[in-house]
Amino acid sequence: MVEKRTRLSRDQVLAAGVELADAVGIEALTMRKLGEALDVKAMSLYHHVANKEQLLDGMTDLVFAEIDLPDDTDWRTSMRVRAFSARTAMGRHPWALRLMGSRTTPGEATVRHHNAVLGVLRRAGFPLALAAHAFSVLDAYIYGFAVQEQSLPFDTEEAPTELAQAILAQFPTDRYPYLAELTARYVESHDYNYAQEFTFGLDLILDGLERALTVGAAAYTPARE
Amino acid sequence: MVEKRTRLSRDQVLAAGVELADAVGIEALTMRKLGEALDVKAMSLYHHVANKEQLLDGMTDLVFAEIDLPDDTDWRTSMRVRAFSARTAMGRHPWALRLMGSRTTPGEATVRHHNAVLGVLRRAGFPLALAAHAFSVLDAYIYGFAVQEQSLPFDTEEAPTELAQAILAQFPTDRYPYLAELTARYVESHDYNYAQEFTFGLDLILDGLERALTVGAAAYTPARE
DNA sequence: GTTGTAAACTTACTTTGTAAGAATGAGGCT
DNA sequence: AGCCTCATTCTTACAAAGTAAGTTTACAAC
Repeated sequence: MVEKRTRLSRDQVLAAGVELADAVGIEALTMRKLGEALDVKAMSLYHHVANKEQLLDGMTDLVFAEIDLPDDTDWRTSMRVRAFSARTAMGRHPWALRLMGSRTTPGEATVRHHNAVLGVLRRAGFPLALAAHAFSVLDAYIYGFAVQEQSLPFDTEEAPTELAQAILAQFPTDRYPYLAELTARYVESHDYNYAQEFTFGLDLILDGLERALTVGAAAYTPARE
Repeated sequence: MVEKRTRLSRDQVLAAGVELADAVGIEALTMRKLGEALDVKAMSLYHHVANKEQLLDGMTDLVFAEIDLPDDTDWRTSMRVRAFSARTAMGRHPWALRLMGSRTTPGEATVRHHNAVLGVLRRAGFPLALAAHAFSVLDAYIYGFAVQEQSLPFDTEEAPTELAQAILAQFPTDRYPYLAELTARYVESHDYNYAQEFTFGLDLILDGLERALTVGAAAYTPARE
């Protein structure tokens, strides 16, 4: 009659954490609720994670693991693919974004990912300093864009730009003419979409990097390299 | 003998919140501690802010107010100045960064700032769509960079790169050769610094925007404009 | 069986946000 | 002056959450 109780593993706990956070949001993810989801009391979780912090670290790393590692087609498309992949993963797990901002100890997937990105760049001929720069711009942009995308009320299926207007309406609209213009036009012509916005910035950055690589490779290469 | 009790105002509460968060970190900012700092019981704060959420919203907006508004010198230096100013403000209030990621209702300073940025771009001749794109890339980059800068252990006065190595050392170093190379070289040549990293990406983006503005202005301008 | 040990449970404490209502006190009205 | 009013502050209290400490359970090797 009693169901066979399968023992929990750390991986199961982390996976359930991701699932629960996806479902109810990260702020509603409590140890007790996670326990319930796993059919276990809250305190049992502490045999698999040291504390909630570590649980969140692990969950963050799981999300990182979802991002495609760049392969060795040319560096440009490789970076492009991983950028889109990262954006998709963030879209799947909105909470992960905010966690990444607060977490300081990267997990294994995170490290692996960073290493792979650097590898692609280095093998494509980026001098070390330029590779570091490229990594920095790209990551900052991808991350920053994803955060914006989620903070802003655009692009949601429900109430696409109405919310934006509601927010703006709180303030004397005529004092912020440029913002008003922007939102007005977007209400009017609904062809604005975030995917294309993302692409613009990404390609702009990739263009810049390409130029830096071909034109200025010498400049970025220290004498000894 | 009894000191004259000056009445609290919402502004005082927000300002004290910022100060306290700067001092002890955002996670240690509790209503009770904030009350103490203002020589008042926790519940008294609720006459000036509806709840803690709103307090954090207000604090975030205060930080935004610290960022210089762009003026109408040429758009490029204008954007550059505000980018550095934003980075500085974030540096002063590290917690604000993470808050911005979670807060969805922008305050007045935030709206004013966004409007001013758009204004500079529009007056400099950016077609609306391009202005929107420019705004998006720049903000994503500035924000994303600031987050990275604070998550990563580089650039801190104490233990500049040692922490980075400690983290990396958790994993089999030879499995992540490119990361190892990066950190190793930075230990060796200590001339790496984040300010210059920030500048690289920023100028790269500004270059790209300039090109888009001059070369491709026609392309971004819809027929009716 | 006996026993050792990892996993799960029970209980309980602390910290935090905040609801509800009582006390206080400053400014205006008569 | 005396009183009213109402914003501000305080008191008390509760519920939710993280987690410490110690106990129980159950499987596995002898």
